[in-house]
Amino acid sequence: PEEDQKLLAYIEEHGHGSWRALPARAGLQRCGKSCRLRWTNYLRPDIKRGKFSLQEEQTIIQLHALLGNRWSAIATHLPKRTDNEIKNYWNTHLKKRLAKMGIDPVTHKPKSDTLLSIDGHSKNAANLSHMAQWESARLEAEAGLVRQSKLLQTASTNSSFQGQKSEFASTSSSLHKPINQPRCLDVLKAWNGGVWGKTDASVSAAGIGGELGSPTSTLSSAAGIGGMMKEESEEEWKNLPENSIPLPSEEITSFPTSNWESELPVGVNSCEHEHVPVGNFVEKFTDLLLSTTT
DNA sequence: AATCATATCAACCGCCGGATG
DNA sequence: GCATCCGGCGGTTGATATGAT
Repeated sequence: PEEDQKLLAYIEEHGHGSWRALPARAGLQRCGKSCRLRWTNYLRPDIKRGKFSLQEEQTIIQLHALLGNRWSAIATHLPKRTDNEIKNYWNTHLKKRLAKMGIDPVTHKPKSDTLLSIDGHSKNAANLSHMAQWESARLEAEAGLVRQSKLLQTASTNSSFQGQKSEFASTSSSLHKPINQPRCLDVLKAWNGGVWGKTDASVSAAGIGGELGSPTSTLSSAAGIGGMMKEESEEEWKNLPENSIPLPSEEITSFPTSNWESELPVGVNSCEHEHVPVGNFVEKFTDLLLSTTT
C-alpha cells in the first residue's frame, strides 16, 4: 500500500537501477530483493491480472511439456504474465487437471505409458523427449548467440549485422524487456545461425539435424500461440461439451516425426510465414487436456 | 454462526550463474 | 584462478479467501 506507492513512485521517476541500493533511496525498510519481487510480480504496469484464457492455458501446457518447470522461459511466451503467476497457476490448476486425467504432470505422459514404453510402443514419449532435447539445445544456442552478439557489438561496426544483433539480444529472457513481440525471428535465426551450422557431436547427440525435423517448427508453434493470442474471446474450457475429446491417445502416440520435417518452411525466416505444423503432437495433446473438464 | 477443509496467490528462501575486482 | 556482489530463478511457505459441514 504505502510501500507500493513509494516503490512505484521511485521506479517511475528513477528506474530501479541497483535493486540493492533502491530501498534506502526510496525510503523503504526492505531488502532490494523483496522490492524487485514486488515490482516484477505485482506493481509493474504491464501485468495482466485475472483469469487465464484458454489459449494461455494451452500455451502453458505445451511449453511445460517442452521446457519443464522453467517458468521464466515459459513466461516469455505469455505476454503480461509473470513467471510466478504461471507457476502458481500450474501448481494450483493445470497440474491437478493432468493428474486427474492420469497424466504425469512432470513427463506429460499418460501414466500407463511407462508400460507401453517397455515394448517400444511409446512414440509419444519419444517425441516429447526429442522436443525437450531440441528446446534445451535451442536455448543453449540462443544464449550462445546472445553472448556472441555482445562480443560483436563491441568489436564490430558493421551496420548490416546490427539489425540481427539487436534481435539476438532481445532473445534474452528478461521481464524488463518487451515480451509481446513475435518470437519466431530470433528463434529461427538462432537455429539457422547457431546450432544447425554446427557439426558438434554434442549437438547431434541431442538429436538435432538427425532423423527429426527442425526444432523451429516446435518453436514457431509456441511463438505463434503467444503472438496470436486472443485474450478475451476464447470459450472457457469448462464450457466445452463433455466427451468432446478430439483425439484418442492412440492418435497422439502415432504422430509421426516426419510431419514436422515436411512442414518445415525451408529458408523461411520471417514471422510472415509463421505457421503451426499440422498435426502437431503437443497441440493435440493439450487439446485433449483442455477439453476434459475436471 | 462456528469450525474445519481446501484453494489461491503473494512473498520468502536458498541456490545458481554472470559480472567485476 | 579466486572471492564477492548482484540479479534472477524455482521451490516452498504462510496468510487470506472461499466453500463445506
